Amino acid sequence: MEHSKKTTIHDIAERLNVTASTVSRALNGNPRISDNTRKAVLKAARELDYEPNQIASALRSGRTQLIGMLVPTINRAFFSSIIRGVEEVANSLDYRVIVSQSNEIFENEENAVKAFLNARVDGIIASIGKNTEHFNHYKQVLDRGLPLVLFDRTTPKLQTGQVVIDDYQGAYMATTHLIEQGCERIVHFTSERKIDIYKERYRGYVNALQDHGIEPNHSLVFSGNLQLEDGRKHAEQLIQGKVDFDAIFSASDYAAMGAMQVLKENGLKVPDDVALVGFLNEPFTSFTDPPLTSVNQFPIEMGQTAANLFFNALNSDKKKIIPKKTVIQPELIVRASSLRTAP
Amino acid sequence: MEHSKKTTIHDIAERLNVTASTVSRALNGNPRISDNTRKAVLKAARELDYEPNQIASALRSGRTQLIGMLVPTINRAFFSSIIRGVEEVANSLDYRVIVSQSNEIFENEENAVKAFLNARVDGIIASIGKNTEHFNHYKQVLDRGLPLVLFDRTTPKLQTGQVVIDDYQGAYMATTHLIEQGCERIVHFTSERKIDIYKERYRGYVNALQDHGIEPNHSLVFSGNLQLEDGRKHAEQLIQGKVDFDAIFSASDYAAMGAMQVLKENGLKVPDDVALVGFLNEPFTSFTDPPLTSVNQFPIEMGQTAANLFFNALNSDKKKIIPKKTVIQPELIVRASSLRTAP
DNA sequence: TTGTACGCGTTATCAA
DNA sequence: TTGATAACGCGTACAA
Repeated sequence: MEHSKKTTIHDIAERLNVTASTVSRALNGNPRISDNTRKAVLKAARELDYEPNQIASALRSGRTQLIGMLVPTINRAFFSSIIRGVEEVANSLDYRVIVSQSNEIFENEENAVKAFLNARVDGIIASIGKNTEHFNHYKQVLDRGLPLVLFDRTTPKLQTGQVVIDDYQGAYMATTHLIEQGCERIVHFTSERKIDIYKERYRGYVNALQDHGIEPNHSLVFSGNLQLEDGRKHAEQLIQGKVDFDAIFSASDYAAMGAMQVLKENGLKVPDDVALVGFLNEPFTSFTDPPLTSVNQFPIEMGQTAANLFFNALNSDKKKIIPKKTVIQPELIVRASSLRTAP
Repeated sequence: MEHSKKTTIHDIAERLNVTASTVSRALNGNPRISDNTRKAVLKAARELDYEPNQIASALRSGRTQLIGMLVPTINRAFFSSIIRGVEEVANSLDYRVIVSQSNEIFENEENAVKAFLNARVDGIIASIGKNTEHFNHYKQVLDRGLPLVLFDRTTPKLQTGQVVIDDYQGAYMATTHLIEQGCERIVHFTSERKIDIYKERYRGYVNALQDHGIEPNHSLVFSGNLQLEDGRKHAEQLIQGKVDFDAIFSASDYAAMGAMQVLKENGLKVPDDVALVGFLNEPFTSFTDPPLTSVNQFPIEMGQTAANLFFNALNSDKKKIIPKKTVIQPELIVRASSLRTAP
C-alpha cells in the first residue's frame, strides 16, 4: 500500500472552497474568523486526518517549540530527574526537549550549544561543565535573544535565569543535625575543585559548628574528588592516624558510602561510633546498611522550576528579562546512619 | 546592541557574485563544483559566521536530523543509560534526540508518538508501556516509512527492529550460579504481569534447575510487583511459613533488596544462610551490605545497538527493511550476596 | 561547473 | 471575515 500523501492546509482549503490562510487562521484560534468556517475547517481537518507540519510552521514563524537541554551526564539520578521535571512542564505546554550531554568536556558543551542553535531551538536550559571557564557559547544564546536558564552549576558571569539549591543551608542543617545527635568532632569531606557548591557546603559546615560553640578544626577537613574511593581513602587516613572523630559530613553520598564501608570493615559502628551524613540523596542511600542520612536537592522540582523560569522568559518582553535566580531549599532526610539511640 | 540578522546562503552568494544554489552545493559537499568556488564559499561562510538553518533545510529535504525517543520513565538508571547510549551514537552522526516519557500511561504514549510525528522526526526509538495493547500509533510510524526501533519492552505484533536482552539466558546463568554455590532450594520472585521478559526469566530459572537435576517446586515461586515491598512480603511469608530454602533469585533488584532487609532483620546471614541474586544491576546493588549479585543488561550498549539499528534502517532502501531483532547477551555480576565461603 | 526556477507548508501583511 | 500574495531559507530538477 502506498502511504497517502500527507494532507496540508491546502487540501482542507480546496475541499471547503476557501483559501489556505483561512484554514490556518481557523486552526490557530485566530479570532478573526466566523464560527461556521472554523467548525467546518476543524471537521474537515479531522476527516482528512490533517497533522500540522511543525517544520513549515517553524520556518515561517521562527518558533520551533523545542528546548535544548544540556546536562553533564544523562544517566545520573540527579540529572535525569531534572530532565524529567523539565520534560513534564514542557510537554504540558506542547514543547519538546532535546537532550545532549557534555560529559564535562568543554568542547562537547560548545558543540551541543551550537547544534541547538542550528536546530533553532527556542531556548536552552543547561548545567555548565566542571571545566568550563569561557562562556561565549552561552553569550551567543543571549545575544540572539533566546532564553537561557542555568541550573545547579551556574555562573555569575552570565546575566540570566538560574536555579540552584541552597547548598549552605543544606550543609548547615546536616551539621546541626549531627551536633544535636551529640557529635562534637565532625569530619567534613569536600572537593578539591573550587566550585561554588562545595564552597557553600563547607561554609555551612563551618558556620553550624561556630554557631554551636564548636571551633572548626582544619585537620578534620578532607579534600578530594568525593567519589567512593576518595571516601575510603579519607576514612582510612582517619583510622590509621588515630584521629579522634565521632561523625562525618560528606559533601557527596558516594564519599560517605566509601567511608561507611571502611568504618564497618574496621569494626566501627555506624551511627554509634561514627554518625554519617551525605549529600545528594542518591537513590542508593535508602538501601545501604544502615540507610544513609542525606540532603535532598529536589531534582524534579528543580527541573520544573527551571522550565517555569524558561517559559517566563520566553513569554516576557525580550528586552526586559530580569535575570532571576531561584534558590530551592533543600531538605535533610534523616535515616539510621546518623540517628543515635538516646544515651 | 542589535543582534545582527543571521546570515543566509544568499548573503554568501551575494558577496561572491554567485547564486545561492552554488553556495548550497559547496556547503553540502556536492561534487559538481570547482575547488576554487568551494574554498571561496567556505571562507566567506566562516567570515560571515554562517550557521545553516536546519529548519529550512528540513522543510526542503524532508529530513530533520531528529530522533524521537520514548521511555516509560526518564529518571530510572536503566532507561537513562539507554538514552545515553542512543545520544552518543546520534550525536556522532549529527542527529539530535528528543525525549519523552509515557509514565506507563497509554494515552501519553500515543500523544508522544503523535507529537514526534508532528515535529517530523526522522524516526522513533521506543520502549512500549506496560499497559499498551494497541499499536496503531506505532503502525502509523511504519506506514509513513519511518524507522522504528523498539527496545526492552517489545512486541511481536510490530514488524520492526527490536533490541532486547536474553532474559532467559540471564536467569539461567543466575540460577546455575546459585546451584554451583551449593544451593538446592532456590526461591524465585517473578511478576504477576504476563510480560515476556518475566516469562523468559521464569523459564530460564526452571530450565536451569531441571538441567541440574533439581525438580522445580511451585511453592518456591512468588508472584508480585517486584518492588521492594513485594520482596519484603515474600520473604516474610517464607520465614513465617517456615519454608525450607537456601537461596532467592529475584527477577528484580528491588525485590531482592526487600528480601535482604527482612532476612537480616530475622538474623539470617546472606549469603551463608540464604544466597541472593537480583536482576537489572541497578546502581545501588554495589552499595548494599553485602553487595548484591545481579544480571547486567548493558543498558548503554543497548542504546547504542538500538541507535545502530535505527541508522541502518534509515539508510537502507525503505521497501526492504528486514525487521531485525538483536538479542544482547547479559552478564552475571557476582558479588558477595551469593558467594559462599567454601564449605 | 554554474545558473534558473520552483516548491517544501505555513504564516503574515495587506487589501478587499 | 476572507482572499491574494509573498516570504521564511534551503535544495534540486533542469537548462545552459
